Amino acid sequence: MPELPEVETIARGLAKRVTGDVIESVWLGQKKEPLKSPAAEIASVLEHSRIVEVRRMGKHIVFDLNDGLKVVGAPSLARGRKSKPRLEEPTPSPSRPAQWIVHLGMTGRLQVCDPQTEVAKHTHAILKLSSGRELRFVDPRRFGRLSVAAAAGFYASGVEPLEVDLDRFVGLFHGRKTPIKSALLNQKLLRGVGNIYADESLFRAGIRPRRRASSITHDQLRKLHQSIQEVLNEAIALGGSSVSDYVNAEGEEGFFQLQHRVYGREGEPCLVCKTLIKRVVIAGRSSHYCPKCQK
DNA sequence: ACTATTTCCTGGATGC
DNA sequence: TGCATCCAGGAAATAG
Repeated sequence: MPELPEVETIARGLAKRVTGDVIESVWLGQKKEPLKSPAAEIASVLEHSRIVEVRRMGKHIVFDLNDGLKVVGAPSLARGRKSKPRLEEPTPSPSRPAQWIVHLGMTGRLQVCDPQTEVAKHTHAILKLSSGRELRFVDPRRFGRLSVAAAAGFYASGVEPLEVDLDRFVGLFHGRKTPIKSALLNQKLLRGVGNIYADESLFRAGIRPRRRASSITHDQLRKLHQSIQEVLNEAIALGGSSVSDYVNAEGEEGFFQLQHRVYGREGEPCLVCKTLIKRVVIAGRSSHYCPKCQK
């Protein structure tokens, strides 16, 4: 299941492979679920556009596009900035700014391949690139979503967990009676944290998932703020967690699942105190925690 | 304005 | 072996 670290890994991989490429033509499948915008609109925005940047916003992958017919030296420009951490720099006035936004849902994959490669079952979109390759969107469970945004740009609610400062982080939970686990999964508050990283962060912060968000002390929230950033950064460094079928843009697995301390470890001993890890369901999501280490 | 619950999907696991 | 049933989960929709 791609959450922030997996999506970040995928976006970085895609950026390396398709930045500067022009989308020559687009094929969209008949299934309507994966399409958030009308098919004709998606196709018309994508066709003849140049991919000038690929980046992550929350769990979304954003392809920044401009007019592919104009030669703007986009590839070298984009490549030059790649090594530096991405700051909020204004894009250099693209001639026809637009964006392609992809949410992978549970089982969505973006593959870059030769046209000869056999089209996988559940392929919903194929973009022909000027480099001769294809960018394909495959999603068996169809929880993923494709959409486009025009000049105004794609807007995602919520704050980036890796950028939010402590004060604003603490403010997110003020007065909320919902369990802290649910609050962490709420993308309108914090964008990008999913089930695995919520459980792992709560374990490191020593907070039980059912605790009401408003009842958590400032000191514990400070710990949680730090735990979330730690967990996400460690996971990104290891290329994400490969549970079920996640692979990055190069088809490689991540390794953070080997570092999971509670997620998927129901009935196994806590790595700190040997107490057996419990699993409960909160808001329909399985939640794993150590009854002794987390209060 | 919040919060809780249901719904959408298919493949893999489980049970008989 | 085959068939039915259950479960996983992000986020939108619906209900309270």
